[in-house]
Amino acid sequence: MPPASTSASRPITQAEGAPARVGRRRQLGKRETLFHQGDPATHLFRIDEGTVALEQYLEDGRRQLVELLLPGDICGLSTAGAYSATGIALQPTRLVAASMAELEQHPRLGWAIMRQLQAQLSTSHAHLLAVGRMDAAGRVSALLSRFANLNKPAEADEAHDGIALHIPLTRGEMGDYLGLSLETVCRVMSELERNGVLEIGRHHGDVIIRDFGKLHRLAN
Amino acid sequence: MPPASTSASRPITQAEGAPARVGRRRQLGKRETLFHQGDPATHLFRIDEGTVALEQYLEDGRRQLVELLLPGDICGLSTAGAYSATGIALQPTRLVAASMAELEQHPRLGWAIMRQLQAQLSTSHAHLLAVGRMDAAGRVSALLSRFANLNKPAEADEAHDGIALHIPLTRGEMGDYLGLSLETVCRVMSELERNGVLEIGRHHGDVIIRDFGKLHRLAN
DNA sequence: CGCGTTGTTGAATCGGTTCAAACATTGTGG
DNA sequence: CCACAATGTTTGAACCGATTCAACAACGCG
Repeated sequence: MPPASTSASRPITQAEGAPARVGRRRQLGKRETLFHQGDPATHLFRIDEGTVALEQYLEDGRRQLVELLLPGDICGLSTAGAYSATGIALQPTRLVAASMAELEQHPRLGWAIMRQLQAQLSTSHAHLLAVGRMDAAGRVSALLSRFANLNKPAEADEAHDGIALHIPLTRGEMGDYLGLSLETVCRVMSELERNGVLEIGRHHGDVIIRDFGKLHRLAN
Repeated sequence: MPPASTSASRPITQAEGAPARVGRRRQLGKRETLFHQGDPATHLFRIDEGTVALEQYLEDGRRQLVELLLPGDICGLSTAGAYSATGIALQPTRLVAASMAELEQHPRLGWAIMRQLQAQLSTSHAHLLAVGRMDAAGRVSALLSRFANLNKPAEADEAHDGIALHIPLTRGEMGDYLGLSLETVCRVMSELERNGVLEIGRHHGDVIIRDFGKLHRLAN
């Protein structure tokens, strides 16, 4: 009994030629939990707007942000019956939720979702390279670079105004994503500001990238 | 924790009900390259036996083993047109290769491959947790634990004989997988031997796990 | 059997963590 | 709407785990 949503909502994936309208729209507020690690895994989600973090914990409370999901990314599927991480919206987020049973009625969707997962696995590899082999400045720069690429304005504007970002992670969350302490993230951000790479706004999360070239170089 | 993937089947994936025989079998020798980072991505591969490492490099030559592929695991698909990492067989390896065009003729396969990718993404998450938040002993233990789980004998035998492993990675490769220097891997292995957790055989790669409980505890 | 590769161990150094003490921003209830 | 509490940020100083550099030992392939 899936109530066909007749709105302009995009299906769980934009499979060309088969405009299947699958899934139910949902909205999450800031820091709202989508699912908890260990909960029975029932749905697959696709982010339409916003950011979701997947977190895992060690017994002693240490945390790792295991994936940062941006619009277009999917999550929720689990091989075992339970979610292997906790999903939390880092900012107000729109997404689509669909059950596997529902999805499997659209056979061509499998390939599209597979390709998306492949892309996310690639992103995960790049992130592992950063965490495993780059120093603190490199890791922070890699994260900022990723957000900067989302908001990149025309080249002309970039030169004058820089790239204005809103990073929806606290320093602690950045650290837990990058395998660093929050203090180290702070120090690196301050250092980048001193070097003219960026400017830290007064409001939490606001950053202006002043020298994207240098940032990008640090991230490699 | 994703399930130990153990499939000895012929087709690229064990799609139930559709015994499609897709793909061409291949054999690789020790340290043979399957594909290079940057090569045009034409095929998807599934490991049947052996081990393949996916490697990425930084300009200055630093290396990260970004994924360790065991039997049942797949690789090779790329969102962009090129492989994003280099695939190298760490030991003699059997696998199946199939082109995407070939695969897409079997619609139900999409879902099976998607599920497998999801399992590998979960493994990747667990590994990121290790590299991001565990100390050297924890990371090495996590890696050994993973191999130990593949070769686990009956409980009775384990108690007497321990678990005999062959780790197909050099110390340097272990380090590049775990984000450690090869010297640190050495020191941790020696320390684990001194503590009675394992025994290092005289032949390269041979290890006997003597106290799996302690090893497992270190890996958490 | 011999030489290149891989593994082991020590000592000095360094990047990042931890602990601690302010300060700023945000969110809430009166 | 203001005041205050809670949360997030910044910086300093001491410490520590891992890296680096170096020397040597053990494998293992031809």
